[in-house]
Amino acid sequence: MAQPNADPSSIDFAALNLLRVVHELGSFTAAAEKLNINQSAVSYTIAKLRACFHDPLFVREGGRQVSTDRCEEILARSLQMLGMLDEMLQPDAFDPGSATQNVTIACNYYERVLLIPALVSAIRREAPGMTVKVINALGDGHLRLLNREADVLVGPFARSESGFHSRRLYAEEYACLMDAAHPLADTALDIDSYLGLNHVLIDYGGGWQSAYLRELEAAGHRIAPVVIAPSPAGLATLIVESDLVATVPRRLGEWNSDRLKIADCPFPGRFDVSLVWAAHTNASAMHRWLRELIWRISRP
Amino acid sequence: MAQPNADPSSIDFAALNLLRVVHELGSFTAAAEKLNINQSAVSYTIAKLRACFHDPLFVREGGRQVSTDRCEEILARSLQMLGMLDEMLQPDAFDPGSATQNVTIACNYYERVLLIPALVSAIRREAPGMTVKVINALGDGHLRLLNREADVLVGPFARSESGFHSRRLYAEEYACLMDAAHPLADTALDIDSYLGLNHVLIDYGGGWQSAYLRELEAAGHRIAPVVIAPSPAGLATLIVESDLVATVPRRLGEWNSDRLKIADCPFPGRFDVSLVWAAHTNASAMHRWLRELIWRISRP
DNA sequence: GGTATTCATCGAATTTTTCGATGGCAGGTA
DNA sequence: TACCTGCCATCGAAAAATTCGATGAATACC
Repeated sequence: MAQPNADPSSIDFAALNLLRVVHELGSFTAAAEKLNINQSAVSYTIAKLRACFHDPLFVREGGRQVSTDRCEEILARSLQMLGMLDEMLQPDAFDPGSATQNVTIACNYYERVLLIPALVSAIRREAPGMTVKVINALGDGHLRLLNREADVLVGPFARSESGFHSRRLYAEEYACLMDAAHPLADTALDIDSYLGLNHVLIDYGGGWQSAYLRELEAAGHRIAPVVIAPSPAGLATLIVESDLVATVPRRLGEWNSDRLKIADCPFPGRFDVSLVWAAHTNASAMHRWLRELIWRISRP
Repeated sequence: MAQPNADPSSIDFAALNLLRVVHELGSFTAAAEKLNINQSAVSYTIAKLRACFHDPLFVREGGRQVSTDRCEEILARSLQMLGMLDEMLQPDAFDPGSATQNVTIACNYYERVLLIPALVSAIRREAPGMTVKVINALGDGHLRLLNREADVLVGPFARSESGFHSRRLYAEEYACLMDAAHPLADTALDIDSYLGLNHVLIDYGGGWQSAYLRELEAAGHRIAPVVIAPSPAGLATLIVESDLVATVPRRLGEWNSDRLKIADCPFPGRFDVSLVWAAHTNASAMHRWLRELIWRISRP
């Protein structure tokens, strides 16, 4: 049977609770019954605590086990600790209605225009106390996640490394945006006529290359842009009443389509828009809620 | 090998410390080395914590184990708890110089006169911040100890019931106190001359009977007191220049012996003056100090 | 004085934890 | 690409800790 382990770090919460019950009942036997264990198990654990704290903790005085002063001190802290354990065990609850946290979303122009407005509105409706921050994902959105600068990343980012999870929101492709009066506005664009257009090229910089360009270059072609812009902002104004053509994600084109026309692109550069998050936020209730919300608002 | 125990109360402080070390080092293997245990033991304990908290706690992100938000919360409380454990383990230290506690001593007239002055002076010298309270022990000093009304009991109380400890301070006996001019002041008192004296009887009440009286009555005698007093206070004034004789503990007589004479009593009713304390104070540093102090000042 | 409780202790049984070895996975390197 | 290498999960066996039921000693209660 051997002596109980006198190493204090081997004390567990069951032992602290046992101390509490023995103190409450003033009896080892009664405590054993209450805890549904054998009386000798109570003796064993008390012996262990006695060895750890170098104090008898309980002494018999007229039929009752009475606690020493030291025991009272230890018990006071034990009660605190048992309370803290209960708090720790509390499942990670998240109540949108009362939450006041901040969420940070990393994304780029496309998502800011097409997803963020609906997302912000949904967050404000479901969680009025929360604040939203949007930061540029650029090409290194994954780093933002790792550095905890962002809670989620939305965009055309395939899940690559480990340490991340992702969920595909929807498929997207590139299409050609041009003035409704453009000569080729109502024809089907073949490769040659496409390549010969007066292109507006969106170059986000930072080494990012749009999928349709990769597809086009992989097929051995090249386009000579007439205008290069750093983002699609103001693109509609640029194209309207001109002979310029921009190749942009289809939904972005549709968003601009008041006086413009959208045509299929021979190099559609299909890609997935995904929601990406760091593994360390995977189990968090708030993050699960946020991801579900993003999924919902991204449904067509 | 079986699954780890998912009962939260089986979590011990070693597990919380392991959590701390893993968090600090970002690696199970490194934590195992630091803690001088096998890596699989670390995995085992982390698996247990994961099961208890229903959270992965650590996820691999780019070669490093990164903590989840939940893990951070749990860790924060764990650190607090580890701190509290350290406090609890602190041996029950007592520093007289800085102590500000109160000590309560239960005793009766005899000890208040013969021991308390020296004790109070010793306490004031060694522990200037402490306060002393003296309460009457009467006949039920043991109850005062059990009720925590007194820290120690000093007096002619044999250790009787369990739940108490005691230490014999010294032996005492009764002697006869009379005026130095009393006719029998210089003769040896035999039983008959003793019984025929004009006795002053101290009757403390409460059923307490002095040892010499028990001895005398056990021998089939009886005395007819001339004066009955409830305590020896003022006894000297009463006896001086009178033919009265009081039978009192010898040291009490000596304390009064300015103009009085002490004679051996044929019924010395020897008894021990003891220090008695409740078992629940046995291990307390303050109480040990107090008891040692009382022992010292009671040396002749 | 006898009887019933209560806690400590014993040996055996059980459970938990640790160990050493192995396998899968991801990262870094040739 | 393909191979190492380091890291964690898992396995079976071994060790350690805990629990059990029984018994003994001390004490409270008749």
